[in-house]
Amino acid sequence: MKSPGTRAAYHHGNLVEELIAATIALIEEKGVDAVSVREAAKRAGVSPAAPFRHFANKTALMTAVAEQAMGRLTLSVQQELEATGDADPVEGLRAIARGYLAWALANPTHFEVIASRTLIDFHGSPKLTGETEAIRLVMLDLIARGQAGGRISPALDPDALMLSARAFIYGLCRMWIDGHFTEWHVEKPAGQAMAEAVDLFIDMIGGRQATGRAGA
Amino acid sequence: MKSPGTRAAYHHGNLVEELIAATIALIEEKGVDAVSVREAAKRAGVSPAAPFRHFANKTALMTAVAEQAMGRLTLSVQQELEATGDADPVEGLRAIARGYLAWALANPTHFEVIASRTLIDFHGSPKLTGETEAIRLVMLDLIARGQAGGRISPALDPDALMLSARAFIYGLCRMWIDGHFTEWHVEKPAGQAMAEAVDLFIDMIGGRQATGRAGA
DNA sequence: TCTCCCATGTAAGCACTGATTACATTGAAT
DNA sequence: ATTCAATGTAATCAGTGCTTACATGGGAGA
Repeated sequence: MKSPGTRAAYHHGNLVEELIAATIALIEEKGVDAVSVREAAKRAGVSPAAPFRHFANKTALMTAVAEQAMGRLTLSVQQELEATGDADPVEGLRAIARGYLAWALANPTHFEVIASRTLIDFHGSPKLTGETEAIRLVMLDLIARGQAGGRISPALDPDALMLSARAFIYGLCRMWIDGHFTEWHVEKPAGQAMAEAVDLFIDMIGGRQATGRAGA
Repeated sequence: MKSPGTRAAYHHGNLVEELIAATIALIEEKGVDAVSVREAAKRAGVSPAAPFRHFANKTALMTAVAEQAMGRLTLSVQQELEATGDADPVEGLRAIARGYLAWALANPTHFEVIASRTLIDFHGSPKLTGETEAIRLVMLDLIARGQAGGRISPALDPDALMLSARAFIYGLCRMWIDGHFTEWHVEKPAGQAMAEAVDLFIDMIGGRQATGRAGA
């Protein structure tokens, strides 16, 4: 990257990526709200004003972080989706839900950044809107194939079903990052409870009323 | 309270309530993130340090706002619930979902405050945790009665069903306040789409696969 | 009625934030 | 070698949450 061992150059070289990395580290350590561009700049060994050469404002920096995180989220979903094959559309929906939930549970702070509409400029990022839309289209296709194959009742309106599924999984993830499970009073751990809820929801879509596959 | 008509006394009288009112007005005008205790103090005609005599910190002030809002939310839910009677437990669940959603749509910023876990100290407020738990118990009771009366399949695990319902409605509301409907590309308005999603979800719980009652 | 106390207000200021402006430094194209 | 645009710094601004020391005055006890 730059001459090693000697002093750092006046021009940093790849400040952009280093700032993103520093911000991510900052998020992991002290939480999303504790992020400041000054601190990120300090960690990158640069003046407080330097970041503003590369990011118009704090929101732009956080949006860059969100874009990187979104890449990993969609990857998680795709991997889960490919692992199940495309034999049964309902199982495809289940795979998406699981991949999405699993990533959110494993990366709560990053999910918080992606889901936020105050920290980032979601609609100003083609990557964020594009990948969100892509998942939406995959789900819509699965629903259509499920109804064509008799696996999902054709009486269910695809758009309403789509919205229900999105709201359900998004709500589950947000309940988690919003701390709705901190005093979880049920016996089983929150993660398992969520997994069971996902299976119940998918089973309801598939017409079944609770099969035995709720655990893992 | 104090001599009317003349100048305000050195001691304000009811600063607490006036600060809460000022904060609410501030939220309505400029949004949740634009709230500052200095501005609230200025609107109450008081020094920037005065609020800290009554609220330990900004979080405490916002929590007080949240408690007031929560009172109105539960009221909305209860009214919707009483309006339907308790003949059909599934319709009771539908009423709760509608009351909850309607209030959130009508008071997005207040809902944002309640749902937040960074602006307020949710778990430190008996009122907030208590009223949330109360709604949870009402729903649990409705589910139990629904299963006892054959209205809801007994094969569905009550806890998983409960969590699914909560996640679903919470997700719907959060999608709204998080701005996931700003570029709503479907023909029908977002409010109607959400109402239809609610009906679809409740109908799935009730065993039916989409009746004709989706429109209001 | 007088006194004193303490709840409630103010003034001043600390440490921090996001952001801007003017200036300094540099690597690369001409 | 010169020039110049990109990229860094220094200094500074207005605003934030919050704290400390001091001012005020309403109400209880004498």
